[in-house]
Amino acid sequence: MAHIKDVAKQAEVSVASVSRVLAGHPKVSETIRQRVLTAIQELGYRPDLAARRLRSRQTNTIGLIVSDIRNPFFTEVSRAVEDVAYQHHMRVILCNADEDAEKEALYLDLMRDENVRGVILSPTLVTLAGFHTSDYPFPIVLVDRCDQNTIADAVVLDNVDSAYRLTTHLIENGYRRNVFFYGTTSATGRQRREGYAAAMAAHGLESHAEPLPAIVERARAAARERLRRRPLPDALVASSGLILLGITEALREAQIHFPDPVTVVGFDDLPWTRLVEPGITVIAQPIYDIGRAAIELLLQRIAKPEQAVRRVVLRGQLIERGSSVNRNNPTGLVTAA
Amino acid sequence: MAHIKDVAKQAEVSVASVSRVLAGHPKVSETIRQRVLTAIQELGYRPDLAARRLRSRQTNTIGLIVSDIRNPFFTEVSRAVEDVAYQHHMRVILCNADEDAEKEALYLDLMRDENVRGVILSPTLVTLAGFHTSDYPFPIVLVDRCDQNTIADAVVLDNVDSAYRLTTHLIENGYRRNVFFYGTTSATGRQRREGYAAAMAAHGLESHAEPLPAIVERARAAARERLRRRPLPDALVASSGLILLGITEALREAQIHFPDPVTVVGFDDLPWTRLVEPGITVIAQPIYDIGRAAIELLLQRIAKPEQAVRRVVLRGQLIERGSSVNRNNPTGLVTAA
DNA sequence: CTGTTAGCGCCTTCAC
DNA sequence: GTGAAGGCGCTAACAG
Repeated sequence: MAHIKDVAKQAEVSVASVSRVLAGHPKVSETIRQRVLTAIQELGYRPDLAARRLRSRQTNTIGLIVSDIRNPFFTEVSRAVEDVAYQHHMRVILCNADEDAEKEALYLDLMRDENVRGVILSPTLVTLAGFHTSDYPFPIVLVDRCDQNTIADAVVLDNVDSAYRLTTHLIENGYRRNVFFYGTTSATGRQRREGYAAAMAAHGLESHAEPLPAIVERARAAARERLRRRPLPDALVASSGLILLGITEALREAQIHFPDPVTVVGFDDLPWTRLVEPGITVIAQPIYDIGRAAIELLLQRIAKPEQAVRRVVLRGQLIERGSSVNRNNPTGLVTAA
Repeated sequence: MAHIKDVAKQAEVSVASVSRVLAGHPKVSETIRQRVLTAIQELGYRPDLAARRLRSRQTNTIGLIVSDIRNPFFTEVSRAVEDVAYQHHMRVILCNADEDAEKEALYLDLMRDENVRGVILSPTLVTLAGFHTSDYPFPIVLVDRCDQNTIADAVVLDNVDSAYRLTTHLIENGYRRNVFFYGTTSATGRQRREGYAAAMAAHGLESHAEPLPAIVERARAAARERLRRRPLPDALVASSGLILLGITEALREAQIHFPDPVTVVGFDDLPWTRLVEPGITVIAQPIYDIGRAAIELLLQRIAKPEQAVRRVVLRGQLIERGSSVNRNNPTGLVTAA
């Protein structure tokens, strides 16, 4: 392995000149430039990142802390973050915190040890409470989860409004007894519940919101339980893709072929939601864009640490499928997506 | 930020002693040990990883290069790899190579620059051809994809056998005109095609294997095209979860409610395969175990560079669902999973 | 514009 | 058992 000294010797220049060429420094003569470049070629020299990082006190690394990469939402976010990061010659360290505030803190510490340039974080409610950017030696961008009071760069969906639109759509199509299943660990679940409750109230209907740990098994169990009770609801509403999956599994178990007597709608336009007959009505999130916006925001923040705090809100899109077919007019066809 | 010097001063010992305590060196007196530990506490000292890496010429980082993290198979592999890696205080750098051999080479170079301890790689056929571990300055474990001739640590499914069992199951249940859709970029697709072809031949049936780029859109298009031609096949067989999704979408488009007149089976027990009525028969891969085996193999190799090359082969499990119901005996019920 | 030099923070001989 | 000192490979002053 060749070192910078070897290159300097080979090119018959000083190590400083080599370093300057490497850094793309403007004030180097074309002669030296070429000599150095040739020497680098000949020796197959590659700078030692460890040395560079030690000396410059900077890494080209950012951290991404999500609850679970297996959640399709975060999978897609991660892909977007990595795409943009690598384009900017940044590495990404990915961490799964499992909705556990302690693990989040642990990984945040790890990020500090790694001396990352910044972090993208999808925090639990616990971490979000009393969250202050200034507690960390690096900038943080929140993704997917952020409440009104938190002062931090963030990229989120218009959760309240999307849930309001989804619920209103249900009600207008004749589904009135709607139960909302949402995750307790995130601000997102709460906000969506709020939108749901507002829509129900606006139509003089009573809210039934069931909080649960946002994993498939618990959602399935909760839905199963609810389906045993009478009277049956008209619709089950899921605040996330994972919960939607659990509910749909419970319906299948119970041999209920939605939309009758009970239907299901929810968040996240996952591939299978259009496959399950007659298709599930969902709020589609622009997930890749959410991830991209987050990493771009972080890169901007790194470049300009003093710029004003920004919150990017992206709009969810209602995609109507068979699961919310008009009950008042059963023959009214809905465009299948 | 406190440095090792500060700790030494505070504890009134030399930096060497601090370093020894940090390294858990056995020959340090309990007195000094305690003094150092206290000082570390008081100062909130954390060792500088960049300096440590420069000095020791070692990182605690491994690379994971897959085609696309959004492929649920690799999502799960990644989760397993990260879980085990973090337990061993290793970081993971994740790269998406998009089935592109050039990107694979690029990322492999990047891994070299990062001076990783090892790499887990899911190579394209191009990279696999002429692949030699000795070309890289770090150990590599192949995951999911490896051919018979390649001499390298690897963790794979029993692809040929699994495909053979899946196809035989189809045939025995009365599906004879079976078309196999498989990805062209990986060794895995080929091996599964082989198993399929062997099973067809064993029953005196003609093979129809359609190679395609292993992405949903292309699989959907290929299936759509095949469904336009006559005579219709009895079954479409997918060599991967992504292809299975594409085929299922095409069937839905064509308003074909499998298993009649055309059915679908394939690889990967994704959550939705049991949701789509009447359930899709699949080969379930123990994906998490595959990922775990890969990282464990890599860690062993790092610990013992000279140990014999290992290939771990995991068995796929046939899960019978409605999509392969017995045609000869239509009332014969299949256990729904 | 170019070269010399002093560290970045840590680990690890080497003496004692 | 402990301390002093050199150097990992590189960058950034500072001179020239």
